[in-house]
Amino acid sequence: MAKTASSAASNDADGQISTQASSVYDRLKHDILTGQLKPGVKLRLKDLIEKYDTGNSPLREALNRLSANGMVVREENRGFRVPPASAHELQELTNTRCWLEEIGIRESIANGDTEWEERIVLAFHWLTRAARSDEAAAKYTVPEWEDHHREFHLALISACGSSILMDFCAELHQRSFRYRNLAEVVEYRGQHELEEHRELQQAVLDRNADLAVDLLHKHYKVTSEILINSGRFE
Amino acid sequence: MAKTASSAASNDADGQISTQASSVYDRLKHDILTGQLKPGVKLRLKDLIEKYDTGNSPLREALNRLSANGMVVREENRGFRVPPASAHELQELTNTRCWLEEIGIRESIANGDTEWEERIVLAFHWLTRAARSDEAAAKYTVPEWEDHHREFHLALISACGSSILMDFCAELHQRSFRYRNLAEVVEYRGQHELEEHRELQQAVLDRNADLAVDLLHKHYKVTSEILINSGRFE
DNA sequence: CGCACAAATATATTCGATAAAATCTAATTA
DNA sequence: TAATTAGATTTTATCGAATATATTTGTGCG
Repeated sequence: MAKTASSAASNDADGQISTQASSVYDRLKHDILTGQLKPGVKLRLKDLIEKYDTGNSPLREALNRLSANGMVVREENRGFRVPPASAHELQELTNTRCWLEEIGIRESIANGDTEWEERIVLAFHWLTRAARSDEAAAKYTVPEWEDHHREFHLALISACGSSILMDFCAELHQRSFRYRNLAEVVEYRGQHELEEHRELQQAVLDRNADLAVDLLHKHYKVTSEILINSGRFE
Repeated sequence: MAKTASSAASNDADGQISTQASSVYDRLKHDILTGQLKPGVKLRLKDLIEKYDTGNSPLREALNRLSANGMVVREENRGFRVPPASAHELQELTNTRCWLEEIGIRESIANGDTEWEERIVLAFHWLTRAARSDEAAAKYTVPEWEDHHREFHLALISACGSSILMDFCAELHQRSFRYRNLAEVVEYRGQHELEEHRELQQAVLDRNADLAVDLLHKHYKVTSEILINSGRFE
């Protein structure tokens, strides 16, 4: 039954027929990053098999992929758990993000062509759209906001010449995203935050590297402060 | 038979009883990074099961872990293959390494304590040992050389305050290591290379950040040049 | 001959059951 | 009482077989 249901060949983004392992991977990842699965929680295979309506093998393959990227913790012969969260890790995450994206922005400003500029303009447009679709707290209700947010920040560094660096930044973004969700602070600075992004966009398009980097660092550190002050993780 | 053989509970570094999946993971990783499994090669499950004397499930778990870190390529419903290699990727790898380790070194020089200095001194000592154990081409015959080499470079940045950054650097080191092996150039600059490391160590211990970064960049870019000139990857 | 299409084959993925390991429970002893 | 240990139970890791998907081969037709 479960089998036939799943064999309704759900297609992935590229139109390819996706495997069950990938489907479970996506859903598990979502639930962890979104904070529905709390830090430290034991991921019992039996429970997950039921929850995600899948089999042993695809589930384990998904968990193994996630563990290689630090999105779940694996202990030999003891299964898997949701990674712990700590203020200290959030600090590290924030610092590392600042370092890496600073490089990405400086390199992009030095090398970026007009296509790069267009990518930024477009990404910002979509970000505006998502924010405007509802009032202040839109980003917490509109799940696309997060996608557009990520895309915007990636667009800024997309002319740095290293897809490896971009992958790292994307990973850091995801892990930071989890902390934002865990803190559960509804930071009511919706319009203000949009303004921050607008300034950042402007500085980058003006090729003012020092200003752009300064704005970016502030953007990240302020957010990080707010989250840590929520006191929700040690 | 195979079962009982493997159930001779091979212990891992921490003395923990390691799983079969982890054992296969290690061996596959080794064979890929070491260049025994050539770029682009299809990894047929049946063959690997025989080659590594294991079962379907542990093998697939190992492959899934490796795919999440870019050490194998996974295609939905088409299995796995060894990632392609290109001069372009090596360039990216080298640039990204320079960027990230520059941060690591500058931060470490700014914040490092005496324990950090001791780690560097020790790591360099071991590197010297490994190099000296045999003449020029030692590092190609003594497999530990590579471990010491990696440990030395990680020691330099080990006071940067971000284990995340260190993990990224370690990953980049591994992927570069693969290119060194694929090029199959026996760069006969054994003693010379040791000298480069000595200078680097000195600059770092002297807390001369600019010099250290300059030496590091040269160290990586020279190596990269040699590899690309081997013309062994497009 | 070249192409479309349908078996036939090979390969990858998933399932259900078993083996191995960890964890819990309760009885035993110092 | 605290620490140990043997047995029972739960949970994880692995196996062997079945299913789904891709690839190849072969056949007929224009």
